[in-house]
Amino acid sequence: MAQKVTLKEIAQNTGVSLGTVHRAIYGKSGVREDTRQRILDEVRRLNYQVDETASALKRHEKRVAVILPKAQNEERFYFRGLWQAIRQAAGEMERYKIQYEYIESPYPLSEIWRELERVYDEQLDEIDGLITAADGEEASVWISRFAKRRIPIVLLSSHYIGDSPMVSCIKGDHERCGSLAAEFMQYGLKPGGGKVLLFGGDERVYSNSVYARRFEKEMQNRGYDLLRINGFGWEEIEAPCRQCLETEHIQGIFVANARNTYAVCRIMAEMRLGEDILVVGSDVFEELRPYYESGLLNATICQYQWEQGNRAVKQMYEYLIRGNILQKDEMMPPVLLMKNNYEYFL
Amino acid sequence: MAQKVTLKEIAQNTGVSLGTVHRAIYGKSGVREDTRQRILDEVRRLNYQVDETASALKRHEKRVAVILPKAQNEERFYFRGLWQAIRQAAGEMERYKIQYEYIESPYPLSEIWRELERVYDEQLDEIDGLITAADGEEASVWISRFAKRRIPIVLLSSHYIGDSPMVSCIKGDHERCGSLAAEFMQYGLKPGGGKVLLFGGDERVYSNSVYARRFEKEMQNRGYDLLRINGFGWEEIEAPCRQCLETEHIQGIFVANARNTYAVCRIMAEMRLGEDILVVGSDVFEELRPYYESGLLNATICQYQWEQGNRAVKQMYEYLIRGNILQKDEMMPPVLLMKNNYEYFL
DNA sequence: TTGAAAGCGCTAACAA
DNA sequence: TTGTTAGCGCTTTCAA
Repeated sequence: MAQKVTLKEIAQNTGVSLGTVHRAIYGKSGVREDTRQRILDEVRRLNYQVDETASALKRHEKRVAVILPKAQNEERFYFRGLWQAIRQAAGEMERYKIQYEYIESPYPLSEIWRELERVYDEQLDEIDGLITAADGEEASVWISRFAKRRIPIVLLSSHYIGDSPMVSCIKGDHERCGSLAAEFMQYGLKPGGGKVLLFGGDERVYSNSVYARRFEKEMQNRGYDLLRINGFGWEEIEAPCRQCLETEHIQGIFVANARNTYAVCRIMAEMRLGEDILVVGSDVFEELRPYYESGLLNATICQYQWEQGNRAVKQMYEYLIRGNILQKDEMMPPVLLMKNNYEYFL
Repeated sequence: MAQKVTLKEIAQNTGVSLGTVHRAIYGKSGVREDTRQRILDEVRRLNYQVDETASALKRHEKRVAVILPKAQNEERFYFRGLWQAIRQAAGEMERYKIQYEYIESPYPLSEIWRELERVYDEQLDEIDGLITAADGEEASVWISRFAKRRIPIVLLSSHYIGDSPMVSCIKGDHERCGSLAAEFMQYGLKPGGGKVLLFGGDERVYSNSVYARRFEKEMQNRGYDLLRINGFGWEEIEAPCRQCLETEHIQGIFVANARNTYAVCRIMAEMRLGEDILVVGSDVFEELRPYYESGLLNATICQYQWEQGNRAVKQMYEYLIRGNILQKDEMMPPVLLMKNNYEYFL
């Protein structure tokens, strides 16, 4: 293997000191433009790569804040997985002198901007990066505020209104998720064999609305008779769900988010239904286990949160340490889980 | 955050030098037993963790050989993905002074032991670790030989006959894969609506036989009428496949390996079949794209090779650098891909 | 069996 | 604007 190129070598070849090479590479001030060019040319010529282990050894620590809703109440299904994934991935970053601070906010996703506001006011100069989620205008405003202060931000499954090079977004492919659900359901349904019930979730939640709309469209194209119940969480959907199941002839159910999936499963279990209704939900979490096992729940569509956490942490690393610009809109692969493989994804 | 515990601190607390602490921690010779104990006690008391970045800086390079069949001919479908995954994951390891050497063998998997033999004879003392695949007795013998020489080995989707603490195996969960295929197919089939055709692959290939057998059993339990064609690759299955499709009433097809999946798709396309036959294959690769797109191929079961490569490289790192014993038999999650998400896994 | 010392390649502080 | 220097925490070698 070719001998490794070091800073020292670049310095010798260009006739300057280590310090100057370092400043040139990292775009720091205090290097004359022509010197910088000469150095960067040599860097390219020899294909010099910073040795990250050596670099980590001496540099100052960077701090990244993770702000997400605490996994509690009905938000626990979705955010528990995300928190786990991020904690796991971020643990590996300590060795590169990146410290993660986990802020489990008491606010739900729709009000997470309050937590952003607090952190902005109280700890802005303690952080070098931010990983969070947002849905809606208020959150977007705060995100942009951080971005203006040159804090790099990685957003998870968010709908960010704005366009800053400091903001990157890792999102589920909601369109594909909706199509995938429809693609799967067609195998288990008979055209004309009963109606299909769609739980669309909260219309104001961007991911929900895109996801549900896409499913709806695909099913209509295939000629199915659709019924739709909106609402977000047990309280809102229990009554209409029961009523619908009692009065209508339903052959299939699709649920577009985690909390409703759990709610619908519970309701159906109480009503002793499920035998001959095809049920497809969203996400995967411990509480769904009994419904998978009993066969009540046939499949769920997931966004692979594990990988989401990984990628967020990786992106942050790339920016903070290697100075790589954040990528826009990375899409996560949608996955369909059934009884025989859901356990692997818990 | 708590201040980091360093070697120096341990050395001071125990009244020995840095070198002695180092020797004690890594179990090297040249430390009296009671000194070692005193040091290790202190290490545990302070929960000292080696700083991997500092450690990588000075130590000698380790070399790992990857021996797998070259992605060519009919083996290209399966091994292309594996090679990519490993190369990608291994690339990250350079920073820890682990050099990977890629040996793309001209031998097929069934004869890969010849390549193992060659490396054993020619480069045994140049390597500190081995990542490879094996199926059958001869390969197992060579693996054991490496293991006896204290070379750590990570096996991919292999069937290793033997039991050495130096050997670890990352495998697909063939049983689950078979069940998953059956679980999915039941949605698209009608009991009594025609026979189900199973391409079992090569009975002598362990993964094939387990996978196919499990599928067979599950389908029989569900009361389907099964037909089975064995054979491995285009040459062996073309004739029986054509004949069967011409003479039998087939409502579903399941193919238990990558190369046969491609072959069956080609045959069906040539025969202009596929509209009303449910086809489930195995693995995912570029060549399947047209069949997914046209709808001929309904789904494939995959073992997530990307993650396999990652884990193999990670295990090797853990052993070589941190001295962690290799884990036995790590299982990969089986995934079912359809038209709407296969592209993410290419 | 143990200690001492020389760096690995880089960053950050300070001096010029 | 540039050079010099002192380490970061560890591994390795050599000397005792």
